[in-house]
Amino acid sequence: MRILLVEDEAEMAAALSAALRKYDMAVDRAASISEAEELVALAVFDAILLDRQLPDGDGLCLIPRLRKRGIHTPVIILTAKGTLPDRISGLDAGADDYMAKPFAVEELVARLRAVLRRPADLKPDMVRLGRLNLNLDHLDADVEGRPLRLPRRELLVLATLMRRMGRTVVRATLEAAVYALDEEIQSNALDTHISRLRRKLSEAGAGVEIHGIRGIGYLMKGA
Amino acid sequence: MRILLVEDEAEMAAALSAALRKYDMAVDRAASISEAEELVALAVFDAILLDRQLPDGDGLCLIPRLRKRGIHTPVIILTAKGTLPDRISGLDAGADDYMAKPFAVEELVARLRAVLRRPADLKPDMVRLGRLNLNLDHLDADVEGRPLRLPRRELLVLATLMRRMGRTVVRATLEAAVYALDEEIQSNALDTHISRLRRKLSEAGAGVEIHGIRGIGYLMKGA
DNA sequence: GAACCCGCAATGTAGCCGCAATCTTCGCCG
DNA sequence: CGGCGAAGATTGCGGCTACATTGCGGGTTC
Repeated sequence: MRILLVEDEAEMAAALSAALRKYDMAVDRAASISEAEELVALAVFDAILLDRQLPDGDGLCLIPRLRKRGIHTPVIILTAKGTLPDRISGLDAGADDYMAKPFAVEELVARLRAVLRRPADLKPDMVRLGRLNLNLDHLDADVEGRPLRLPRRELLVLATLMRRMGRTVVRATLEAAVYALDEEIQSNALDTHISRLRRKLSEAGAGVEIHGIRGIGYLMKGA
Repeated sequence: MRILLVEDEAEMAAALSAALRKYDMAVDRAASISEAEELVALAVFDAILLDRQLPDGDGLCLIPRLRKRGIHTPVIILTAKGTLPDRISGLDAGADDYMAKPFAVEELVARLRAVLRRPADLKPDMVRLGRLNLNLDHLDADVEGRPLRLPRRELLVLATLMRRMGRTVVRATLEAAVYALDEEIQSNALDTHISRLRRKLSEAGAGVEIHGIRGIGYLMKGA
């Protein structure tokens, strides 16, 4: 889950960033509207958290500009004002949800999940392939009921592959799922994760295969 | 168990808050209807205690407004008037229960539990793992009948782990289960609780294990 | 006032994970 | 069909970080 946090206050941004990372989200930060526009051009985000008070104007202005560029990433407004007219103007501008500061992070996470679930409301939290079960929400995996212990990054890679099982996942998508922009990756770290995943899945008798597709990415399917 | 108390009288609110906390409930307070609406937007509560006499109107007005927003949190009305027409109007408005002041806190707690049990009446109150029994309702534990005395926070951690036994519980979920909105945590307090829990469970011969899963959270299972 | 929670900090430790070196596989082109 | 280059697979190593544990002290409760 990759999140863009648009917030000018450094302290607030840092705290929120850290909290969201605990929920295994990759968070990138923009301190202004213009910076946000640049970042949106650089990467695909799953959701945008948008403060209204920004140095170069009301955060709401960002929304129509994104929509004009054909970017329909869901937006959740964050603001100190929680009055009713404020809420309405936010939602009118095209935001998907609204949160007044101060708020509980878990509530924000719940709304994020709700917003992300919206387009395909039917998608289940549990997915199964071969003898492998994975709970995308709580991030735990088991093989026929026997829990499978996996480190964090491998689990994130696995979840991304499972979400699109049977279809190829481009390499960049996998990297994006695991790493935020500011975390640099200058080696074959992803290949390493894939390799270790393959070994563990095989040892656990999961009955799944991860195929490498040269020059493109990976594909996961039952054995 | 997270409770929202809507009550404008400070003294009453403080007393009730303190009393409920003794029953291991995390209580947040709102002094008016509008404040309550904000708080409900901020966090997910398990139940709402609602006074009728509030500075910005009759507390009953809050209920339909919540329901319209798709929030079905159970509501218990608290009021000085206990006449029959009053009760009827309260329940008509969508409240789940009704208490006339003055009341015994024990009775309020009992009604809270009843209301909370309602939606999923089948879920078991007792869970067992290894030689450890835990009553999720009254939050007390025993090992083969011999009562196991545990401090409050450790019990909350234990209960959260037991609810999802055999599956991983993410760290942030545990923190949310133990701490209310206004309580902050800026150290490894959770780790401390886990550590002390492990020791006590082991000394009591509970026959259970709490596995730490690096970067994710914890998992509890039989030894 | 004694007991006990409970948050904090210091310390030790395990294991994740990034890196790089090496080996293998695949595609391309003559 | 054979060789070459590039991408991928695998594995050991080491730094770093999250977690485990424990003592201490302030605060609260009985």
